[in-house]
This record gives sequence, structure tokens and C-alpha cells, in this order.
Amino acid sequence: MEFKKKMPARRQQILDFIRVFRSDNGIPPTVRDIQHACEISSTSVVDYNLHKLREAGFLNRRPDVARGIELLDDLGQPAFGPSKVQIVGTIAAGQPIPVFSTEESASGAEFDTIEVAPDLQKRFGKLFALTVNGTSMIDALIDDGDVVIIKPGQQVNNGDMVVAWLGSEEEATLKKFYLEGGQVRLQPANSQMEPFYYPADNVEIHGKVVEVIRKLG
Amino acid sequence: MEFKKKMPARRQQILDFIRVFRSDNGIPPTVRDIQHACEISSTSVVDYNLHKLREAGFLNRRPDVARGIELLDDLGQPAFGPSKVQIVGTIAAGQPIPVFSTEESASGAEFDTIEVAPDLQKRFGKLFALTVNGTSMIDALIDDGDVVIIKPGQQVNNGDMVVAWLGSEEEATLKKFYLEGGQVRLQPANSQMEPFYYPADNVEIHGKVVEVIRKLG
DNA sequence: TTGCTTGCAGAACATTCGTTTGCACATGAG
DNA sequence: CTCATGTGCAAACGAATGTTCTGCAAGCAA
Repeated sequence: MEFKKKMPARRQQILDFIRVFRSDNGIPPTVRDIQHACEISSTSVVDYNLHKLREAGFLNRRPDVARGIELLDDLGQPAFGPSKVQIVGTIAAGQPIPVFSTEESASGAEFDTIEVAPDLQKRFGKLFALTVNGTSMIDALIDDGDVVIIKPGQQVNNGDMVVAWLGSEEEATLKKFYLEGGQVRLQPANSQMEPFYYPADNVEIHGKVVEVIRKLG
Repeated sequence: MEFKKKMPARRQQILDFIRVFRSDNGIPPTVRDIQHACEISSTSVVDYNLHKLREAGFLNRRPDVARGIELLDDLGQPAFGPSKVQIVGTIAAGQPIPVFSTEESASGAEFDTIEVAPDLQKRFGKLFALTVNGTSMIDALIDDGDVVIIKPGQQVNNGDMVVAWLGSEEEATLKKFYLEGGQVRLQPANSQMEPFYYPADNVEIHGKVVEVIRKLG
């Protein structure tokens, strides 16, 4: 299945300019800003291409408002302002991890959120967060109250810090992951600690930790 | 010296609305947006108050451009887009800390930066960051490569994690700070570790850690 | 050919929106 | 009292800006 038809150079240029302009000035450009920057002879051409870009899902246009161009991220969400990540629960040794459905976050439920650097979501896409409860992850240099930002999914590489569920132990944990033959080596981040070994089918990977945040003061 | 005269309620309301509107919509409000939201009968009243707010240094107005209101932070800098904090150097046991001049960051020098959540700078004002070099802070649950976000200054409270310079040891360190009589107790964040005691005049406080960030993957 | 689509051009139109002007009312200093 | 200053109001002006209409040309398929 083919997703992206090749984008005309003119259209790509416009999209890039909107990004740069918004980053430089804090507000989106006007149609005529785009016209002059991209050396287009008419505003109608800009309008035409903006219309196409809207159809392709790259942006939104608020009708009849000045500077109403609104860039969208990969998920069709407005890409402005502080990025907030939902804290879907806590992680602690001996407790199940709350199931996060990647597709839909039940619109009724209200979650706590944590503000993260906007570039995080740009790099990793959809993210979730867990609050660490207790000092059971201290061997991974993670303290009580720390927040771990997680990219959900099973695809992890050796060396990634992962959210692992150990079936036999009935325990969730944060460790560095290494697949070695049929075995899984879970290595605490603390180099002074010894690794643990488990059969591969006993370890269930829920996601990959992309950042740890500890708020103080 | 008196800094802030009391701000008229109307003016404060306008300022608050601009913040909320910008956060909700990603673009600044128009004069008429403000007029309607604050139930003001005329645009000229809004314009008058915006003029006053500009004189007071709270915002900037780009002349003759739609939605040209630009909120300023405490330092008179535009407050939009991703918040970047300068990484002014590294911290490691046995090495001096680079001196950060709070007033001026030498415009010639180029620093690495790290993106942080925008609310951090709103809450703490001017911030700096240090990269932790080596595992010497591991007793404070801080790993090699972690970035600590620091609010510079000597005013710290008991229990704060601080950047401390130990004169006699010629060593910089990150520890929880407690002033007890004439002594300073420096407590590693790791509860399994024992505290250290120093005479107060041997400990130089450079700032307060407000957040620890560990990037993975 | 015919018809359809994509893309560009020029001009005019309609609305949004920043700005200005004039006036009124209060308060306080002199 | 007069004068200056801060604040609020109404209306209008004009620049900024989104939108629309008509036309043209090249590519492509039936």
C-alpha cells in the first residue's frame, strides 16, 4: 500500500516555510507572507496549495481568521503549545501495569498529564507516562516519584530501557533489555548491580522508556 | 525600591486572557477577541490597555500585523516556541564548575541546549543546565549523561537538591541540602547511603536542581 | 478529438483587524 | 478654580488578509 504520493516541490516549499516562519515568529504566516517568501505570483496559488495541503492532512485552516493556518502532527493533532503526555498510571514491583490502548484514550476518563519538551513527541510520536511508585526501581537509578516517558510497542533493541512484565514473578519492572539466544537478560542501569536472566517467553515487553524526568523543588 | 505598582483589574484580566487564549489556540488573540472575552465596550479601550501593558514590559506589539501581540517573559524575551535551556558545561566529582554569569551569556560563545517543558521556565525563570559526567553522582540516583536543570542562586531550602562546591575537597557534587546549626548535612538521594557533614563555610551553593532529565533510546 | 485534472495567473471582493480621532468623566495637584 | 493625567466609550478609517471568480495551459486517458 502506498501512502504518500510525491509532493510537488512548490507544496513542500510552502510547508517548510510555514514551519520555519512559525518557529521564528511565534505566529503562523499569512497567505501573502507565503506568497512573497516562495516567490509566487498570486495569492490564489497559495490558497490552492494550502487547500491541497489541508486535504492531505498536513494542516488545518480556520476560516476567515487572520493567520489561521494550523500545522498538524502525524496524528492529526494541532502541533503548538506545550506538549502534554498522559500519565496513565503507576509502575511498581508486584503490581500490574494499567493497559493503555494505543488507539483511543477513553474520552471520558481524565488523566494527569506531564509537560514534556515538544521535540520528544516529534521524534517518537504517541507517548505515555508512568509514575514510579516506591523505590523498587532504584537499581535502575529511578527514584520514587520519577516519571518515565514511554513509547508503547513491542519493537525494542538491545540496550533499550524497557517496561517489562515478568509472567512468573507477577512483577513489572524497568530494566535494560538484551536478547541473547533464547534468553532475555535484564540489566539494571546501575553498573554495580548484577543482571537477571529469564526465558524469552516469560518476558512481556510493553514499551520503551525514552526519557526519565525527576522533578525537584 | 518598589517595582510593581498595582495593576488595574481590567489590565490584569486582559493579560491573563492573552495567556489562556494563546495556550488554547496556538495563536495570539486579536484586539476584538480580547474585547469580547473581557466584555469591553470598545476596541480603543483594549488598545489603550495594551499600550499600557507594552510600556510596562509585559508584551510587544508588531505594528500593523494581525495578531501581533507577543508576550514577553521576565527578561523581556519573546515567550513562544520550544523552551531551550543552555547546557553551560559538565559537572563531575573533582572538577570545577564552569562559572555561569546570570546577567549576560557571552553572545559570542555557542552553547549546547536542551529542550525542556515550557512550564519549567515559567515557574523558575532563568535556568541553566549541566551534563553529568561519569558515575560519581550515582549515590544521588543520577547517571552518566543525565542532564540536571538548575535555577542559579544561593537561596535554597532544607531538602533541596543543590549544586554544592566543597572547598576543602575541591569537588563539585549534587546532594540534598540541610543546614543544621553551623553544619551542613549533604544527603545523597539514595536512602541506602549515609549522609556527609561539613562546616557551613566550606560549602558553596551554586544553585538548586529543579529537574533531572535522562534521555534514552 | 473530447473531457478531466492539475497547476498557475491576475484581478477583484469581502472581511478581519489594527489604528486613530474626538469626547466624556473622574481624580488629584497647584 | 484650572490643569494634567488616567481611564473609558463610540465611531470611523484604512491597511492587512482571507476568499472567490475567470481564464489559461499542459498533461493524460478514453
